[in-house]
Amino acid sequence: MVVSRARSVKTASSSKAAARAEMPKRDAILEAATRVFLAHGYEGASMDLVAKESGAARRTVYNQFESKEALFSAAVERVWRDFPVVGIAADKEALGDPAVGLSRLGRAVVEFWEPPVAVAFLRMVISEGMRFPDLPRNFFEAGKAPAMRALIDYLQQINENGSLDIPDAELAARQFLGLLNEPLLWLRVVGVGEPPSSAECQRVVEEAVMMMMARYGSSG
Amino acid sequence: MVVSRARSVKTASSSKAAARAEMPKRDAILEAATRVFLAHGYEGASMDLVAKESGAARRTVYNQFESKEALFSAAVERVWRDFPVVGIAADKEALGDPAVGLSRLGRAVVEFWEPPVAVAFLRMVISEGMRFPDLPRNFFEAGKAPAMRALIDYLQQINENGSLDIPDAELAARQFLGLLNEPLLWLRVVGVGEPPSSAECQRVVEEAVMMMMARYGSSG
DNA sequence: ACTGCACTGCACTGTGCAGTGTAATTACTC
DNA sequence: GAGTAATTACACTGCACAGTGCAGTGCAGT
Repeated sequence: MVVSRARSVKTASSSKAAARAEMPKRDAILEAATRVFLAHGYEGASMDLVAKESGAARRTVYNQFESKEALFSAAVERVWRDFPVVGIAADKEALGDPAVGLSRLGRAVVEFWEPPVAVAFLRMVISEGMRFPDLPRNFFEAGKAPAMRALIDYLQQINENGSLDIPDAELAARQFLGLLNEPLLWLRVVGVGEPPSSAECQRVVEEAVMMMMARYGSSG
Repeated sequence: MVVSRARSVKTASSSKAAARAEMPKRDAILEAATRVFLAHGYEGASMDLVAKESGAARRTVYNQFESKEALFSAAVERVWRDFPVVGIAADKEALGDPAVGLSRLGRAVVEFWEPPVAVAFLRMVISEGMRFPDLPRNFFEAGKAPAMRALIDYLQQINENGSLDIPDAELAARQFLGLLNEPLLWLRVVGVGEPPSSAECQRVVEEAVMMMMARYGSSG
């Protein structure tokens, strides 16, 4: 997992290089590698193709990254870094009306998975999970757990202020995610059906919220 | 997709061979191939390993299956053939009490995905979906669609006899599946967390049914 | 004994790919 | 313009693996 940063040695020691920590070749290689790995998987991707796609010589790829595995790790790390964080502040309005808060959280989750690159990345996490156990672990710790945490926290607050009656916030959170992900995410991951329209997304979120309200609403 | 069946020629023309359509080597190869492909994926699996695992000579593998791709197709076909079909007859009791019918359907779905080989197979459908578009298509047509159809049919019957008020049976079916699959299936597919206990499964099914009853129950 | 057939073991071809060594070329800095 | 470091093109090694050809073996049925 140690990544060689050939140029950083120079940029660190050079006088004016501090201003330009660009490393354009390195970035181009990483960008191309991300594309190629997401499209073909680890085995299916060849260093030759990465070089061609990045416009760099094959040797340069190896000068920047000591192995295919290191390149893969670096590319994955970059994707993680660029991933948005699902985090929603629960303001007064959201705490007052669970339907508002849940809609907001639901839309955030849906928007998180909306970009095709997110789905492709999840597919790669599943595909390469055996070869790189870090992938599922990081996916869980950096991707899933925070979103779950935010959702559970919100549901507990809602429960404590009496807006809803939620005995098991963790279960409720998973249920809510299930209502959203089954139609909007997993079908795309498996690769059947067309990507959902925004109207469809909205509908699914609304219906999921209605489901939560019906099940946990104390007004029933 | 044409599979060579070297021995079937003989068994068809031979006199007493009709009694023994065993083809033990072929079956052993298919069994081993299934195991190897599920464990390593298409690229990661080598014909050498399949031969070794099956106890057959490498040449025999090629005598039975004309290529790696043909072997893969045959192995996948065999898995499809052995898959149980999620189909539940809606009897009087189930039609009279939606909670009973939904519990039954839910348990059937959960049991369908319970065996690790089912999860491994779904993982392979996702992994190799690009290389073999038949996989997701067949998964959808032979695996998902029938289950959805059975669920939708049941929900429509329940709706028509007034037990529940379900305006959109397809949406409701996907919601129900989402409530079940998110905690019980997808976590295992991604490869995080331990397989759920049977108590957990039961709990998830019960809670999913409660959710459906709360949302679509006309008694509310 | 003879024949047909599946099976085996082995050597072999061809290919694609990871990774390396090197000399020439380019780009940047002073 | 000189010096330095990155970059490039190219040749090369080593390896794993798909697929083939072939000589030989064991085992029916005749």
